[in-house]
Amino acid sequence: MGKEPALLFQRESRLCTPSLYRRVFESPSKRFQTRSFRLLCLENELNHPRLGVVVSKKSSPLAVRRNMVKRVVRDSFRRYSLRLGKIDVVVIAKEGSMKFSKPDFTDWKEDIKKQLRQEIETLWQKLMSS
RNA sequence: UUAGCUAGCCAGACAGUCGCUGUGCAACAAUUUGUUUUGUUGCAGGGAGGAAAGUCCGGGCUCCGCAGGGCAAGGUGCCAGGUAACACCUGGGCGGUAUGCCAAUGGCAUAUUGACGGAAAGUGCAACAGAAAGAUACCGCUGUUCUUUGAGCAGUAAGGGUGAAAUGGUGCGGUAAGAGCGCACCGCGCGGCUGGUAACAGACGCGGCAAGGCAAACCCCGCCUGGAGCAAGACCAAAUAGGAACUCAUACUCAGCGCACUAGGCGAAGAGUCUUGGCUGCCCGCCAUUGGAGUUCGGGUAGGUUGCUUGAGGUGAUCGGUGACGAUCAUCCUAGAGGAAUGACUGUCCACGACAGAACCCGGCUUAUCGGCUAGCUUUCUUU
Repeated sequence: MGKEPALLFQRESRLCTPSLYRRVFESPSKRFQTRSFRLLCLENELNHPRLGVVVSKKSSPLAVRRNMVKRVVRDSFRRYSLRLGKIDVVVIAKEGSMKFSKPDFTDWKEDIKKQLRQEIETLWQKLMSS
């Protein structure tokens, strides 16, 4: 199992400046969406993918929840980064992404995380198959 | 051992794998004349909170403004202390509430609570009820007039009734009936005295007592306050456009002049054209014009660096103080990101894990919060 190449997520794998985000927003080559996320992407001239995450205060007012969404997306991207190719990706959390009804059972937070992770993985699958 | 209150502490634990971000060390590579600097890899070690939150107060820090004073605006309001400062904290005073005790119309103790200056400067407000809410007679009581039941007039705030609130309270005297009308005690106001740093308290003397409440209604009085905030501010600075200085080169057309002459050559000056700028945005007109290339300089955008964590700092001891807190000594360094790190997965265990994520830094307040631990006090039951 431990023979995989290192799945890193360093500074060069992120969209760090507003201009890079604007580039993707203004002319995305592909769009996908699920219940909680919207995904825009555009080919870049590097030999690795780059990720940007947008989680607005509208999508969830608490900073803790926003951090949680970002971490899920980022970690999933890290696992898929070698398979994605030369592309800039922006993932936007939609407004209802955290509005799950609070269930009775105790580990409902874990459940939300699992659901978000499944959604983001289906997005990667769509992106690779297209 | 049961329940509660107050104060303080913790914020699932352990192991493994992968990942992110600072720090230290080492190696390698690039870079620099060089000290270095940058990158990669490895190892070690650090990496959210008690509220990080709300942004409600108070400061530090930064830039801008500022002779001094006043007005306005905002804040604040018993006294003293603590503090860098505060609306916070500590201690005290006074008032309210609750409980308990006692020698009981009261006093004392404990707990709790109060934006707690001014209502005889002015304005305003008070639903419903009630006669009347700021000036008043509904019932009643008393006197008197009229022809009697009754009505009018006058006096009266003791009684009834209404209300959150009705013009000091109780008793005795007094009176036509009443009323601080008079007296005693209590309350209130004034005066000096005593105690206290003061708020205030005490006893004494004087005054019959001023027409009630609300100032978190306006307001008056005292005191305080310059503005904006780390997206503050400082530094480096690509490309593009524009600015300034300097250097080199010196557009086109025209006719004439001088030199030279086989010449379409050379030189100086003039007129015009186009370019650019200014005169009002445009046109005309007028004025200026060296119009191409290069170098340097300054401002400055993207971007980068910094501010950025050693501080009114923590811990311990001793001393001072009723206490908040202070002084001295010793010791420790404990996140520093920035499209924003502190996470993911697996396993084991248990009480099955709440509220919630640093963003320049501190001191408070307020709000959210599953549980657990440790003291002190009160309390239930059991045992001796």
